[in-house]
Amino acid sequence: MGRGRAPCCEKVGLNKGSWTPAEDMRLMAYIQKYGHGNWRALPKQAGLLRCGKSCRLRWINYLRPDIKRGNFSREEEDTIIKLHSLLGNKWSKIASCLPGRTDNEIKNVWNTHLKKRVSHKEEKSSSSSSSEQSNVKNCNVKLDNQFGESKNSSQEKIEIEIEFEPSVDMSCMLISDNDDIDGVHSNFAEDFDKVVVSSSSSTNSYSSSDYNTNQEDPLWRSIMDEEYYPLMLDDDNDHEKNNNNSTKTLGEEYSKNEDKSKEWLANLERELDLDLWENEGSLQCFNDPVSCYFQRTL
DNA sequence: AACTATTGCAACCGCCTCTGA
DNA sequence: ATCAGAGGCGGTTGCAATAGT
Repeated sequence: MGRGRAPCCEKVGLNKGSWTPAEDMRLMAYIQKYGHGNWRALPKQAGLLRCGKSCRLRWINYLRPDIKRGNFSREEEDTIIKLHSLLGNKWSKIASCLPGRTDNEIKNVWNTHLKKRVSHKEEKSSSSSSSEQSNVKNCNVKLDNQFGESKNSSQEKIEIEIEFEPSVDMSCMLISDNDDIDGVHSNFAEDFDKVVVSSSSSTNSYSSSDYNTNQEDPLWRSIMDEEYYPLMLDDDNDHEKNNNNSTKTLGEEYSKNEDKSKEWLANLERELDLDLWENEGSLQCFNDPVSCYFQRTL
């Protein structure tokens, strides 16, 4: 007895399993009004019989206003596949590149659909001598979490070494001193601290700050203008140019959408037949949605 | 129609990391 | 430097929906 880690909270008497619409409403209304400074204290303050972690998860994965619902687009799936090949099972990192999608959702999509698709594709490419060959001969991604002064440091060093076919007189090394790749940039090199490009005639090393000043260098341009980067991850060559939205981080999207959250909440209410807003519709009700809602349902 | 197998996804669990005292 | 509390993350589970027999 007494072995193992203590539970995150006292679970006796707490609800488990699926959330009811009433619980959702209570959580949303509370966060709408007070925010979520302390998840552990939140359920008690909001009058929810749930553990703080459960509330956090419910909010992040389902109730947050900026959640994008519906099936993943082909572009999103491709992005996940590419990022997964780069980062592995770093679902939160992948999610940070897909505004409105959660790590849990991405993990589920990967496990149920994309993993199979990728393995099929790999089988296909290894069994057939396809004529559609990438110019990339080899690509090694190295994640080194020993990097940094402290073992507690969250920093990881990421090195991507790209070896091209002999017909392409070039090799490339991308080095990032931390793993905070925080968006799908239109130019991926912004994420890396150092880029070393070699050809038979020269070897040049650039820092990310060189980007604007070295765009005239043809080798630099070859790498930086996404001429080769997509190839190393995907042979399909069906890369549509990312639109401006793709450069936004989740945080930016969130703050942008914050203003829409009230409208969204009202829509959800209607969806759940809890049409508080339409029936009550008053400012008073909006200011104290929790008590208003529960008064109405009592 | 009834049963079984498979799939998809929300939610949970427990470990890891961060942060502040 | 150490410790504890809280949040974050990734793996796993459980269950409802759907497909197949």
